[in-house]
Amino acid sequence: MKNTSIEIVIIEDEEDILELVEYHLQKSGFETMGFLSTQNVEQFLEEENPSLMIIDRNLPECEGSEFVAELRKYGCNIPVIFLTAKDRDEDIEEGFIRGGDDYITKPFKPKELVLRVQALLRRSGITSNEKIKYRDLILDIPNRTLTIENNLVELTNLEFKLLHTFIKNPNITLDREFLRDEIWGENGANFNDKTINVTINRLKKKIDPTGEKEYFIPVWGVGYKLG
Amino acid sequence: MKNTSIEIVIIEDEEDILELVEYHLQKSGFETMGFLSTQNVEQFLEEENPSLMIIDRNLPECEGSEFVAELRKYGCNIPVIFLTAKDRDEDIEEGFIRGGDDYITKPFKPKELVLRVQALLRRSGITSNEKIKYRDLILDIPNRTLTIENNLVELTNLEFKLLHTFIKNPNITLDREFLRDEIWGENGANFNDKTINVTINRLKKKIDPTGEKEYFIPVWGVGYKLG
DNA sequence: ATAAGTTGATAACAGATTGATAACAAATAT
DNA sequence: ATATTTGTTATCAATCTGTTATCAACTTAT
Repeated sequence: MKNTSIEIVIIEDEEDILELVEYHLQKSGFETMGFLSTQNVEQFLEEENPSLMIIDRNLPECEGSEFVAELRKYGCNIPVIFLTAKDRDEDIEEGFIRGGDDYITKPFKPKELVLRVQALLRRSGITSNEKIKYRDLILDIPNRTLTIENNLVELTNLEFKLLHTFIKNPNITLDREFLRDEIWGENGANFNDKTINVTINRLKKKIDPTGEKEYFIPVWGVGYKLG
Repeated sequence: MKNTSIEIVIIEDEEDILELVEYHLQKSGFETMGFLSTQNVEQFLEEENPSLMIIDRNLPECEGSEFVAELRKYGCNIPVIFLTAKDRDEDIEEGFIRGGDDYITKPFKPKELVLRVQALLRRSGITSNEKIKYRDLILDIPNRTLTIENNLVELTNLEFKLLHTFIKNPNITLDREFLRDEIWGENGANFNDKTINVTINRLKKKIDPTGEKEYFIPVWGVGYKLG
């Protein structure tokens, strides 16, 4: 399953509204992640690096704009849209001062919400979050990191390139010649084919030390494929 | 708070409103340039490169959103806020679709307008009146100063540019080529890649002498990223 | 079924590459 | 003229990556 789409976090304690927002965003091609409170959101932000946040202000335990201010204090720069019933002038001002990018008051028009999301993403220079997922692997291309079940796994440059190539081509057997050209390029003239085995092996050990997940399936006499 | 050098174009055919908008923006430190129609605006954009545009839709001879769509077609990427009485759902949608970044309906609250202008400028990377934070670093762009835990840290011009570039691109590994282009520019033709190491190192030592905070994480064979 | 041959897995090693750091020199600004 | 900034070079240290050797697994021919 390939995914290069844009992910949006929504924090809203009223379930129907949360569902409504998620429905419209998904319909427009966004991936969404809903939360009923700010709990666990910070962890999620770190792990997933979503592209945008929509947040209510009247949340249980935590006031939405204070939460955003806190995030900003720690350098989190995610685009934020407040979606809230708090519509007094002072409320709106506070929302922007605390780091919001846009402020929509309830009741809201779903179509306008989507357009404002798109406008904000455009202006933030976000076209796609460039994350590729495969089974429980999450490859963050610009960040050059691999996350497996919320654990960061360190990869070398070569290993990253190799894994990227495989995840870009799932369910396809990549033969040794292809891998040599793709990963090692031209200078692989006098190139020991065992090098591929060794490199795959090192990668295997890093992302699946126990060997139980069988990510790389050897295809005899040909190459490997991702399983 | 000074916003010298940030210039905002306002296109509005009702003179009182134009004056009102200009008054509030100037009070917040912006330079303004008002137009009663779209006439001569294009020429002004080319010559002055203003940072933001506020535009009415019901203008004599020309519909504001069509004007913006036209600008966009020719590659003009200036942040645009519509300020208009056209408040039907379809009007608002049209405003965003034609390239607007924000949409404010009349009657409007001047304070909110200013805040929306500031938010949009911030998000557009026009930060000269802003501070950028990352972890415990506070970068004051107009003053070109760095504060760490309330201590002023002296940076050279080059170091400031480098740190700014990294903070503008969090969660992204910046490769050596990008850094060379971005920081050193074109004249880096015969350019020793070790220069990057050395410069990063000097910066590291200034902002984290003990090396315990690990701001700059080397990515082997690629570049660095902010940690 | 089995043995021979081929291919892949794994570990250890060594060379190569890359980054860190310090010292120096050139350039620039004050 | 002096101080500061910036680029270069040299040395050292860390890490990567290709090679080799050995063992294990698979294929095929008999």
